[in-house]
Amino acid sequence: MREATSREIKEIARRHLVAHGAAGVSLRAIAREMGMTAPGLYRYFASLHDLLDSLRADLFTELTDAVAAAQAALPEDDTDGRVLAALRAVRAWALGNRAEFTLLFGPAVTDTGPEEDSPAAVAGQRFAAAFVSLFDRLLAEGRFAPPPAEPEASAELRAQLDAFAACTGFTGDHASDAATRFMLRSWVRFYGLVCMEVFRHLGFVADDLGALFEAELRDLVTGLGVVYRAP
Amino acid sequence: MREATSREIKEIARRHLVAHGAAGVSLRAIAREMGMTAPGLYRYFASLHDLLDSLRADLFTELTDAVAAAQAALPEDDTDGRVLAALRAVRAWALGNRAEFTLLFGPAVTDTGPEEDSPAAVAGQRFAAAFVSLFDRLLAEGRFAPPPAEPEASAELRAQLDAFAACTGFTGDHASDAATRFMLRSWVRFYGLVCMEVFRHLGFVADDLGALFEAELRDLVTGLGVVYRAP
DNA sequence: TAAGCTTAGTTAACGCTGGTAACCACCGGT
DNA sequence: ACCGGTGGTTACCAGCGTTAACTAAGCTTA
Repeated sequence: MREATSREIKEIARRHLVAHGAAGVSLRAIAREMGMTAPGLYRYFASLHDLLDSLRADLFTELTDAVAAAQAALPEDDTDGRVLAALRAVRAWALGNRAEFTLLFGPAVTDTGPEEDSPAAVAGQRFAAAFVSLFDRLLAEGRFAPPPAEPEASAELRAQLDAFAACTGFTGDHASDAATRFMLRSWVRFYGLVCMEVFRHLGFVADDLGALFEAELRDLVTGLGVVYRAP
Repeated sequence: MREATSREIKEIARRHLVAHGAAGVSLRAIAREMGMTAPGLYRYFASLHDLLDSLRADLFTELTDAVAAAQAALPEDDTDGRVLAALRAVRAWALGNRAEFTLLFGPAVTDTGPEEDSPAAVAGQRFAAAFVSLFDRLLAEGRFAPPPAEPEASAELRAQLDAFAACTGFTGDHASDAATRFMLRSWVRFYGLVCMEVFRHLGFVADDLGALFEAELRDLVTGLGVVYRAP
């Protein structure tokens, strides 16, 4: 009952998101489409910001599920295939859901930084955990040796890496400063690759940058000890 | 006279941009601050979108100037230093002007894609040209050999690379498909690095990710035949 | 069965937004 | 003395998030 209405609201909100961007999601328009008035929506969400945050949480789990589904088709022990499938699943979801990806990974709309305990934040951490576990698996299999930290690595950097590891749950037996650092580097690189394509900053090139993506992916996973395989 | 008013409008708009984000720039608030009424601003800009586009153009040239200024302090023949200084200048400007960087390099606010002939677009191309010329210089000096294209490189990819080269003005004697591809890959990687930091998706780590940036920068420029040098 | 509380929704209102139309006052040129 | 353009104004439209006050059900409990 109540849950169904809540879902319908988010469903309509998502349609407006893809149609007009994040700024085009309005309570009044949603209410109008539902045959309601805007204040009625406040029975379900404390504010527009809360609605969007809840929507973000849903989208994070949808993306996480897509990543899991892509891996489910492969045998359990096919680590190479799972890594490639997971990364490709992220790109595919991002391209198929540009507005949603922007909401999740675009610039933080609030200047207060991301809230620690919001539903979207915890869903985002579960998404991150999926890739952390894959990275941990590569480490466990001894696929590669993370480049040792330079001697001039400051204590400040070390503290930052510890915070990152703690936040993403990268605290297994194979965790180390060097490993954390390499995981972060790999993720940053992949993030930029997808962002560039989704944000259309390469729009003058073409709509489908699949070939470039695959070339970068090959380079990226090779550094992680994964043998590349064409899609 | 008229030019001065136009500049004042954009100046105030920029203040509102950094204070409340791109969505917080409103004609009425600007007019109020100027002791005017909102419709008066339409004598200077056809719409809010036009104002933001003009502001984008200004910011692109400001960033381009910052990159040039960083290089100006170095001797003319110090290619390594110039490359490092230029890339560091982009990061420094981005961190010092987060909201402005987001406006330039964040997700495209319009769903119609970037307009071809808007003032911001041409200013953006001049910004790109600064790095294209640096890349061309590295090629001219034979600093590195761009990795040869895989045999399975499709004709589609080739066409995309040609479009990219034409759009960025990368048409010198040293231009080739392999070179264009490597330039694009390098830029995408750098873009992701800066975006991740500016968009605060690593906010849980720390505010200053300088050490991580330098580590990535070292890896990146080394691949371009530039000998790394600490800042 | 009647009283009372909770829930889901309403209307009315405040103050804000971008944008348009009509109008006005000034200032330079003929 | 008149005329046109420039730089503004007021009045208005439609839309926005949010709050306050209220109403109509439905369920609980004495």
